Amino acid sequence: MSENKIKPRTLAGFVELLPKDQILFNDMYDKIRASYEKFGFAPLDTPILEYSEVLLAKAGGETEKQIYRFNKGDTDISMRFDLTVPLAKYVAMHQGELAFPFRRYQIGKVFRGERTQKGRFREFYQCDIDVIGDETLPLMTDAEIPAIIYETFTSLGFSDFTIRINNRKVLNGFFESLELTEKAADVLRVIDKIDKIGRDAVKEELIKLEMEAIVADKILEFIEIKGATDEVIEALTNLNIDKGAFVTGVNELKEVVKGIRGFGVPDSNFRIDLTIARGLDYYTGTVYETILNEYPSMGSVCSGGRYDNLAEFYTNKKLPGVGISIGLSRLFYKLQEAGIIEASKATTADVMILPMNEDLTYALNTAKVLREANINTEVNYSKKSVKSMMNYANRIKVPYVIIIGEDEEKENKVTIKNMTTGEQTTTNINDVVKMLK
RNA sequence: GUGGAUAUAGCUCAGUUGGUUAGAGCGCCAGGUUGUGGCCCUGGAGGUCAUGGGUUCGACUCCCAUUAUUCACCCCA
Repeated sequence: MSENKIKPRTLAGFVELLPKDQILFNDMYDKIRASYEKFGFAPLDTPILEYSEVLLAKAGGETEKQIYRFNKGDTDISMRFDLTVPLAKYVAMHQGELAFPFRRYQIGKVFRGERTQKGRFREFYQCDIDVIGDETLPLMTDAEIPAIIYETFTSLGFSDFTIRINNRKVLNGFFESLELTEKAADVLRVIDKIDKIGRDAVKEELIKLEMEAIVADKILEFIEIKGATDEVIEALTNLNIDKGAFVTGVNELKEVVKGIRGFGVPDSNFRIDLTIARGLDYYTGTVYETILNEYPSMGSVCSGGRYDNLAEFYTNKKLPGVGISIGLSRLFYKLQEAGIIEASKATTADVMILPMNEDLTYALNTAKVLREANINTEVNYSKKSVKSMMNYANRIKVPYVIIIGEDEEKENKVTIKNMTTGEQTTTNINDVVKMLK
């Protein structure tokens, strides 16, 4: 090691992957994107950097502390910490040019300068979809979202997952009936943690919010209403809470459930769960969390909800919306950690051609034919020994190699070898194309 | 922001009450095999033991500081 070299290193909480893992990651990315497009969402890409005053319009507390912010010349700049705020700005800016409801998806990196942790990064991918209405947005949109989640996680290869649904109005109406409206935000945050810290700890924390133990018990009793979807709705109805928000919320829940079924999501993949609160304060109606049933400790892998007014800090126009976000970086990390997904190859090539002759014409032509048939092809023109070229092919786990030497060229054939089974055969290029298709 | 833990080869880690030349496995390179990778065998390269200071005849080992990393809490994806 030379003394003057700078040690190469990467900032904590910032991720870079080896090719084999990046391929795996991109595969998930592609599936999520394809699922979003299947429902007709339009792509959006917004800048990573924004004016601080724009990004921080409604921020405060945690967000403000965690944001990456700096000055370049006289410009006060911040890095986006989610994709929702940039969406709000975008919609407010382009409202005259957009057709509503505006359905967009956005997959991109966001940045938060907080302490790193297992599966928690400072730079990470979020995969968002949102539907934004002009003044109003049909409740059916709330029902479509679970259908998209269902499609997405199914295409990622999962079947045993549950989309948990709740409604903020139900919770708020209930809190109203207990005269807890002022503490609603804190109470929500506490009950949201029940999966993690358990019932007793939740009760303890509720009491810390200065309420009677009996009130805490009522809250616990309420959020623990369990059962089949229709039973929960019935139980809620039977509570006869006459607060307007509560009644509206229950009716919304009923409608949304009907819609979800209409979209073809099986009852086994969604359920009403009154413990789902979501810490974020901007949700006003339906809220969602999705968990993989075999890996509950992973927590929610996809969360979101309905909000009344997306861009209230930028425009007077009322823009209600509903959306979700998949934390792709975290999901990828946790799936890998749990051994659910595993990298297999470090190349996108389906085939590597190993030419042995000095003249590469025949090999290059072969590659051209393969590529025209949409077969990803790499030509190894290193002029090294077959052994060394094979070694390289093996390292990056190319599924097939094609060996071209004098014999093959003379007979206008190629030798193709399956690198997994070791089988090889000499045949003409058309057969190879058929074989690899 | 709060509270723990750790730092030795590219990676994962050993390293005895402090003792002279710091090891292993994996990976890498070369050869055994000049038209064939994976398995096996042989050999090789690769370490200012995070940095600075202190204690000591002597420090990878003990002490202090710094830096970095990491885990949990807060909050969140």
